[in-house]
Amino acid sequence: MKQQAIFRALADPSRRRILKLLQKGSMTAGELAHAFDFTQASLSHHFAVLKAADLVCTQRRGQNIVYSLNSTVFEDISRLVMNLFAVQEGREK
Amino acid sequence: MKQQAIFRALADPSRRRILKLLQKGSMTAGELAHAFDFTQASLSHHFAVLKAADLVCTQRRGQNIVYSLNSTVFEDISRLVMNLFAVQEGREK
DNA sequence: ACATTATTTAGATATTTGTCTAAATATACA
DNA sequence: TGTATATTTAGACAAATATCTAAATAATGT
Repeated sequence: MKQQAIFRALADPSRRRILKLLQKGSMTAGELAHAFDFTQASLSHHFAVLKAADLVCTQRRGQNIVYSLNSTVFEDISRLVMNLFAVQEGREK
Repeated sequence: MKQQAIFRALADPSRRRILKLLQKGSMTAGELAHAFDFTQASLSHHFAVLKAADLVCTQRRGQNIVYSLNSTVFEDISRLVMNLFAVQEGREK
């Protein structure tokens, strides 16, 4: 689990918005792009950052690439945040 | 609650390390600075970012400024992360 | 094989961010 | 009041990041 990649990815508002869009279900790169004013290229960059953090998974379907939330990292992130703030009852086990 | 400030603050590894140090208890700016190779000025900058996100609180004690974790935001952050990943059972209530 | 559509990659540029040094502010104490 | 200590602020600079345009890759259909 790449802690730094995760926090970096979450730091950008557009990327967080991408994640929220994906909550409603998978979307192709093109569909996602419609929700933003950026060029598709810029969006693609954000996808790459999200992928580097394992926050999304991709899957090709014909000419499209379908993005979906990787909710398995959710636990990891929760733990990360916990560990940042849990005021030292941590360390158990 | 300043969502963007919070995520931005957490994105830097030095700042996350500061938070972890503060888990063990309050520390003065100077004490914190010892744990890093940066100049005190640089650290001070990080403090400012953490404060802007309400992640730490400060309190002057004589010539020192004492930093401590503001664990009340912890809930906020948990919720933020939840909302990013909770796959749409959200919206209840 | 060629043209079309969907997406990513490369390279350029502007903005933001992290760090530094030097100067400013604030408290303590003689 | 003056000096020492602790911390922050200001300004400069380099590195990282977000965005763009143009070119490259990949699949589809003719």
